Amino acid sequence: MHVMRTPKGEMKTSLKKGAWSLEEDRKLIAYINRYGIWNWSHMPKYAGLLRSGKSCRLRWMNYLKPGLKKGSFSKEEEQNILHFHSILGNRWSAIARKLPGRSDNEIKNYWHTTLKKRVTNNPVLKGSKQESMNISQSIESDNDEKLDQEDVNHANEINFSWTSKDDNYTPKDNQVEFIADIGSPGTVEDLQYFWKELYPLEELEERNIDEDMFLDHIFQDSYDHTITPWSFYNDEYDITSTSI
DNA sequence: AATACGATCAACCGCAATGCT
DNA sequence: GAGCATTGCGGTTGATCGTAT
Repeated sequence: MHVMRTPKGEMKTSLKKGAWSLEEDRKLIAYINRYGIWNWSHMPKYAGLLRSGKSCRLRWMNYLKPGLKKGSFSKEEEQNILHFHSILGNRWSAIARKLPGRSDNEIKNYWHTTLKKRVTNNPVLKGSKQESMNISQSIESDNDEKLDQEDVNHANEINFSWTSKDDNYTPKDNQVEFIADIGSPGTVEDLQYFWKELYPLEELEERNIDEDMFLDHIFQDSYDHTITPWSFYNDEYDITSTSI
């Protein structure tokens, strides 16, 4: 479990690490769907996740974000990665911006597992890479400016382009629709509604109480501002006591 | 059938950049 | 400008799975 004792015997939560469960994905998607991305560091507790903001961000960016492609890279994508890598080097995020629907992590993995060997074993590709590296310096600053603008466009796209009908959307259990980036933690009333919608009372009662989130409630007093579905049903949560 | 090995990929970690007070 | 919080990035790790022995 993610409950520990300090040397003084006080109860303390530790953040969860490792693979994300379907339940956690569902919470993250539902929360961002409703409130948008307003602050990665603070958002996990409002979303009922025992994760670091970093972990949430990574999960969202690399796996849950609307519009992400999954599955094998096409020939064209491969060519693009090789091409842009020859110009940009290991600047994975910059390369990712050139390949819509692919995350930097995915491209980086694909490079290390597949493409790197191909380039190393192919003198022609190797040579063209060297040549490209030489000219890359001169165009780099220009590229950066363009990429910055693309960042803005990309962000705008994400917020408004996706619906649950997207073929590439992976998690099957999340029948939520991405509306827009609202960008706020929500009011107490909002959050109460959010939780009650996400976990209808009947469903909540049927659930196994052992689940991480719900167990936390047992130690509620030991935690600082831990939020659970229960706290909303019992009107325990006071948002004014939490600093953002 | 058991296990050793390599490939894959999700996730972590540390650090740098940026923003805010 | 200092100090702190937050975000973003790239290198790396480790769990898992398929294949070979």
